Amino acid sequence: MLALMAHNEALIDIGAQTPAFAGLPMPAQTSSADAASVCLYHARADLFLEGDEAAHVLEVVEGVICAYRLLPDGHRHVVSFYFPGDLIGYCCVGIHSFSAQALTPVRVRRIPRHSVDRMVDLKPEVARRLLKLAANELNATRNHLLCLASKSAEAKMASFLVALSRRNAAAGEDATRVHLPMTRVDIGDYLGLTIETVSRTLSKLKRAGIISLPRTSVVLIRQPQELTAIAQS
Amino acid sequence: MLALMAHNEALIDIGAQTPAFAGLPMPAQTSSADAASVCLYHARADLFLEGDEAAHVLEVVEGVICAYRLLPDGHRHVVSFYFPGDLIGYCCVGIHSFSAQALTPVRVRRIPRHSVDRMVDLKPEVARRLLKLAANELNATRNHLLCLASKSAEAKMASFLVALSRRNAAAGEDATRVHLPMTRVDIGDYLGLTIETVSRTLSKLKRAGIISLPRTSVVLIRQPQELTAIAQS
DNA sequence: CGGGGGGTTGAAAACCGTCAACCCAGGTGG
DNA sequence: CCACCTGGGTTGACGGTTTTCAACCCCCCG
Repeated sequence: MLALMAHNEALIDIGAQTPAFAGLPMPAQTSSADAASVCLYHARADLFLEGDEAAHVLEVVEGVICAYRLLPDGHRHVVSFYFPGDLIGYCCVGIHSFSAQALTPVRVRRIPRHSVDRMVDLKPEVARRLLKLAANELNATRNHLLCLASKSAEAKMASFLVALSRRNAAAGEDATRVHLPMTRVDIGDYLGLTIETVSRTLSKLKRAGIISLPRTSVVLIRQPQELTAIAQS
Repeated sequence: MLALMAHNEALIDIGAQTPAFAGLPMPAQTSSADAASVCLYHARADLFLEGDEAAHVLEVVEGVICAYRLLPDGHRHVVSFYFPGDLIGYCCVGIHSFSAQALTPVRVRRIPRHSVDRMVDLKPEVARRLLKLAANELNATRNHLLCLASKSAEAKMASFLVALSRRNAAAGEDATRVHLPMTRVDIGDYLGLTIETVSRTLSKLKRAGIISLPRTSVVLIRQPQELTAIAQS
């Protein structure tokens, strides 16, 4: 997912991160506190809540995670979805700025924050890589913003499906078969729409022959070009 | 603008950055290419365009800057406004991901990017500070996103005014008197509204006695508590 | 068999965008 | 000095899109 690609398209990026620590030397693990441990969570379990101390950076090994915030008026906003290979919480100041919930059974690697901090101190290349990751996430968030700011419900939904499709392609999977591990509520809270509008829009795309819905959690993209055209407002 | 403050309020942050390099040792300036120079721009001048090589990091010394992106369909989206003390372009990969335009006469300090990179390599504390800045900007962007995702036009407008008011307060200025250096178009493109809606919403707040508009570019906040209440949707 | 969560569909209303007219201030030129 | 022009801003009427409220479906599970 090159910067050039995302550049003038105004499309969402989902799970566009490059592996963060792959190929980088880990610090000598002298104390047991430095060891990264793998944890399991079942579907709908909370990994952490907004306001919790961010003592660990999480790397998604398997499953899908939903990051969200609750607003004072009771509304919920989904910040992003994290897929295998994505890094969570590496750029935050002390405490988590959102809650995280497993959408499927999930395995995550928990890397102690102080261990990351030490790597930043010792290895400038780690610092640069994290800065680049932050820049990428900032860009992805801006694209998301852009998408919500001035697109119709249909364009938002199409953007979302295209983003998932591209993530599939980048992961070497089938780009035409998109799995939706999240509910309509999650999608709505991510796109700033109600569940009714999400449902209606999917039905509309289906009636138009652009997608088909063999199950509620599976989307088959029948006309990719049409879909990307709609996504661009 | 503490993280705790912005935490559960769902309000926009504008110009919330802490001074980036203040108090930090600059690298020995051996070559003239390392020297940071101060540049002047007149109102409505472009500082750089989306896609330009990001050879410099800019620090706003005086004036207000508008960062925006143009979409393929002709729409314009304002990413953010930068005020004195803010840093521009420190987290981007090679090229600028948005255009920047002066809204008022502007003075900026241009810091060569390689100079920043070198500081990152030499001083881990600079790296950490930049990471923290990136985290702050990411947070601000997420708050902006949140604001656009699920708020009414009135709530968006109120949020915007509250953000500017708070920036004033943080800068030691009058929190009840907000100056709008940007046009209605700029505000609309920032909030995802049309100029008509921006204008109508301001008029509505004025009729309700919550603000007054001595000039088109000046807003007096008469009922701050009402305004923040509206801002929270 | 009954219950419940998630999803779909319909009708009415609210909100915002579009189109259009108009106002106002500042700058220019006759 | 005034007339004109232009860019930015305001206001009104109308229409489209999305939300809201409601009923209903479907499938899984107890």
